[in-house]
Formats: sequence, structure tokens, C-alpha cells
Amino acid sequence: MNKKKEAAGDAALKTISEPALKRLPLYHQYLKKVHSTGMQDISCTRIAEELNLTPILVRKDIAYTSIQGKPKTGYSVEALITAIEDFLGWKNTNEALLVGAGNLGNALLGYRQFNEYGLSIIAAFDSDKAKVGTTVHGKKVFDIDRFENITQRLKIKIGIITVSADSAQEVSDMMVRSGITAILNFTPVKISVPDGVTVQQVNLASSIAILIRSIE
Amino acid sequence: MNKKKEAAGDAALKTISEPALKRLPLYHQYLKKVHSTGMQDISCTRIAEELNLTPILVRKDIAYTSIQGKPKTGYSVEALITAIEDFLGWKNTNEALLVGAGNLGNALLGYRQFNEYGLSIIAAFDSDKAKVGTTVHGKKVFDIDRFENITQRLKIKIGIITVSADSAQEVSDMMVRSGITAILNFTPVKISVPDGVTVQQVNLASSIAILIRSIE
DNA sequence: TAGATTGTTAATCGATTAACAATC
DNA sequence: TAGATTGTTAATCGATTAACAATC
Repeated sequence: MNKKKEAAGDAALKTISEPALKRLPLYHQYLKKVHSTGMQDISCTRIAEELNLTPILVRKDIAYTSIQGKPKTGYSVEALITAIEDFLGWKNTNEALLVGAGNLGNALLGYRQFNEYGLSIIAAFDSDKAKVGTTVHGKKVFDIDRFENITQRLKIKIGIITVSADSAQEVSDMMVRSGITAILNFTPVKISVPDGVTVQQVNLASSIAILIRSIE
Repeated sequence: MNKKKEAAGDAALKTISEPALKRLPLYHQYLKKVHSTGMQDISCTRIAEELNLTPILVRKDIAYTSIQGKPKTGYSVEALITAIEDFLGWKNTNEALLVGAGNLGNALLGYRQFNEYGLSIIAAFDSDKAKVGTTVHGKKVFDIDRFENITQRLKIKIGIITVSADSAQEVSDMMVRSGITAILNFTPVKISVPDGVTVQQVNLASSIAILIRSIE
């Protein structure tokens, strides 16, 4: 598992671990719920209880965002929400391109929640001429041949792969060639990328494996 | 994080760790590719190289399936594929019901790969009367009111949640009430379930958080 | 003040890796 | 036989948890 090299940045800050980074969106989602009830402050204990974690873990995770809590009262809900959003880069939108306008690809093109996570899919690509030129959820589907050109012109860094398993590596290679450095891969294939490119695998097979095992 | 209690079974067998369990489908996918090239045997070293893991880790993971390798030659590709499928319960199909026939739900209803993972979504449910009665990718959409009844009658154990965030917990409660013991949750909400119920969270927000961080 | 809660340093626990003997 | 590879036992490493001092 190729650990991505730390993006330097503030050298004083310890780099956050992947598990911790993955928990921050969970806190955010819960805090927004809490905020809507009008609560002003919240403690780690409360968050931990709600999310089935330990208070110490929550406190350490929150510390990464450099927010300071107040003993006895905890953290300002509003400030904490903002701190997490800042830390995760949700304030500025990051543009992404999707390759593979099939079933799943189309669904993702219409998945509004992405915007809340600072991600905006601006267009799709497919090799199927029948799909090229169509519009899915307000987003245009381009010919795959134009991917490299468009990516470079718009300086897009994030690519989403929703093609079939057997062309996943090929599409990944094309993305890397085009300057993409972050890939969200929905195929069950482990794709190989050079150093400096980050891949997140959304592996439904793995999740299902755990579910099935639990019922047998 | 509530560790699920070990499903007893063969007491001699060490229970597999979650990370290991999640890697097995990756091996399977790669092995099928290898098998299609006609290769007879394969070594851990080869698998590890291909998937960016260490050979020792691969060997330990494979050991869970109780297959035996031969020094010098490695494992029979075919036998290994079968062993993993057996271990993951992919031989017999597990039926699932999906709640929330929106964008994402519909895409999942048409996602053929699920069958390869031993999962078959047999029907969908929605509270939107306009959707009730329609057919999506050959699967019927029922009124949510009928969920409990149908689940119990067919003794379904797996539920998939693709509703909006704010009704996720409600749907989860309903599933648990109906006898569902394994839930695949696509909402960004951490749902609370009683002991004995396994939840797998497909958290796109977390994956995106890692990607965005890598490019900033 | 007393007590709840934060923040930090030390201990634990589990997964991964290393070392090495066994074997085809 | 020699060497590659498996399988197992020990060492390492990193994340989580515990302990405790600081503070509002």
C-alpha cells in the first residue's frame, strides 16, 4: 500500500492518519445535525457517544483541525464545523471529470452530495459514440478522445473511473498522462499509478464480503 | 467502532481481520485475470507485486482460506479462486432488498457486478408513490410500507440504504425491526444499530476527503 | 471551589513486517 | 542438489486507549 508522501505544508503540524481523516466527515455530518437543533457547544464525550467512538480518539482527531476547545464547555459547534470544512478543503470547490457514463457513472453525475464535499463533477467522457453528445443530469458527455485535451486546458486534478473492470487500468493510465493526480476508482480493479498520484478505491466487493460473512 | 462478535464457526480457525477480509476480493479479481491468461500456478510474491502489498501479508491472508500452497510453485490459480469464493460465501447467492429508488438506488439495481460478489438485489422500496409500481432494471419498486412484511416472509437478511441522509436512521430502524442483520449504508450518516447487526458504510465523503487533501 | 472537559504524554493492542525453518 | 517459495513464530510499527495534568 503506497503511503502518499506528506504534502509538506505546515511542518509543525503532524500529518493526519488516514483513519482519522476518514472520520472527520462523519463528525461534520453529525455536527451539522446538532447545529440545526440550535445547540451552541458540544463535548468530545457527546460526539463519541453518538458515533460509537472513544472521547480521546475524537479529541485527537479534532486537534488536527487546530481548533481549541474550552474545558468544561467543549467546542463551539459552529466553529468546529468551519474548522473541519477548512481542514478538508470543502470551502473551495474542486473540479473533477468522470470517465464511463454507464449506470453508475450517470448516478454519480446526479449525486448532489458531492458538492457538499467540495467536489464538482463538471463533465463526463465515454467511448460509446451513442452516449457522446448527450447530457446527463445537466452534464455533457464527451468523446473519450478529448479527455486529455480538456483536462489539461482546465487543469483538472481529480478523475473518477466508472468504466468496466477490464478498461480500468487503461483509463487510469490516460488520466495520469493527462495530469490527473487524484483518482476515485469505482471498479473492483486495483489500478497501478506512479508515485504522486493518489487513488481511492470504492470497493463494494470488500464491503459486501464483510456483510455476507456476518450473516453466515 | 463496535467489533462484531466472532461468528463462532470453526473454533480452530483464527478469525480474519477486517483489513484482510477486504483484501480477499482484490486477490480474487486479480486471480481471475491471471486465470484467463492460462497460467496454472501463482506465487504470493507475484500477487504482492501486482497489488502493491508484501508477500508475507498475501500469504497470511490466503492462509485464512485454508488452501495449501506448494513450495517453489506457489498456489494453483484455479484452486485459489475457488478457495476465496468459498471463504467469502460467493457460491450461494445472498438476497438483498434496497430502500430508496433514487439516482443512486436505481444505479445499484442495475449494477451487475453485485452478482459476482454473491449478492442479488431482488426488489426496491420507496415512499414516493410515483415510483411505487414501476420497474427499474427489471426489479420492482414496492411501497415502503410493505418492507417489513416482505422481508420477513422471504427471510431476507441484507438491506441496502440509498435514501437521503435525514431518513437514513429511520430506514435503518425499520430494517432492524424487520429482521435485517447486515446493512450496506450509502448515506453519509453513521447509523446506530443494536449488537448483532453489521453495518458497512460506503462513505464517499471520506474517500473524497483523502483525494482533495492529496491535491492541496 | 469543585467538577467537567480539554490536551498531552505513556501504555496497550493489533496489524504488518521480518526472520527463519520446512519442503518441493 | 540448490533455490524458490510456503508457513510459522518473533519483532516492529502505528493507531487507539489509558492516565493524568491543566484549565475554565
